[in-house]
Amino acid sequence: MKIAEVSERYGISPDTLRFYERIGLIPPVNRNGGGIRDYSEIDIRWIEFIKCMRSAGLPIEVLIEYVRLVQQGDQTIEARKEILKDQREQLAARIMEMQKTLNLLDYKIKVYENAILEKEKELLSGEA
Amino acid sequence: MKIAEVSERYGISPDTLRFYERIGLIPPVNRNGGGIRDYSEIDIRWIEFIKCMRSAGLPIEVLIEYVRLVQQGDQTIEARKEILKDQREQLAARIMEMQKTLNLLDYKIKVYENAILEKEKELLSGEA
DNA sequence: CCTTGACTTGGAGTTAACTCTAAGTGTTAT
DNA sequence: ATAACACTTAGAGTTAACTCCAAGTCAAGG
Repeated sequence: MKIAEVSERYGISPDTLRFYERIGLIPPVNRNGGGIRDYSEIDIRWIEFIKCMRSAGLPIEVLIEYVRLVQQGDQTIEARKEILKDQREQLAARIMEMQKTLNLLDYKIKVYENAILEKEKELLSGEA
Repeated sequence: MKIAEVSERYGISPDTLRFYERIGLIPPVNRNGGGIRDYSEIDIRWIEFIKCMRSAGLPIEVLIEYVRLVQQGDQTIEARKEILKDQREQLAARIMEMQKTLNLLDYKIKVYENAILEKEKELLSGEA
């Protein structure tokens, strides 16, 4: 699969895909004769994984380290697990933060809705 | 309350507090004789609100607009409510994204734990 | 053969949100 | 009263994560 198709399918610009590869956020992609990237199934799965992790805000630095470890083979399994566990905890904390903010937003929206209703009532009684 | 105390209490650097005020993310803070900021109860509540919103990733631009509207008084209530509703929806979507990533992380961690157990079993049978 | 258009690289530019610096003023403790 | 320190401003610098650009290669259609 060529870069344009991958870009289209996952909503990641070709520039960003090349950037990800350049910095080691995804492993090197094979090229055809003319040096043009030909993404394999495995490459695609890497992109899906990275897209998911990035969408949740995991830092690129950490993911680069993870990818590096995967490429080193089985003796890095323990280290990889630790990275994921660490990131999992941080992510869970962020989600809780955001849930708190969501609740506050919901509360404030309700307050505004009541305020608007009040104003409409006043308007009506003023008209009477 | 002086800037150092506010900074300490909310874990926001004095630089950032001044920056927030400069760009209109919090309303102007009163000064004492020598031009030094003296944060009121209301200022403090703004800071708590902004801290909460920022911790969930709401963009500064949007919050500046919200603060601007609040300062214009009651005729902006409808517009303010719309901003909050809009941000609420975006936040809910981000939380769902992140929850999906959290699930994937949990799954992957479990896979790693099994892989490690397998390796230990092999080691044991190799020793026997 | 020549143009069009997708691709390549290395490197510069952009954006959001701080974070720091310089130069100066005001306050406080000895 | 003078040294040390907190504060002021305007503006420059930093960081993460892209995003764009220039210059060049290559395959395919007219």
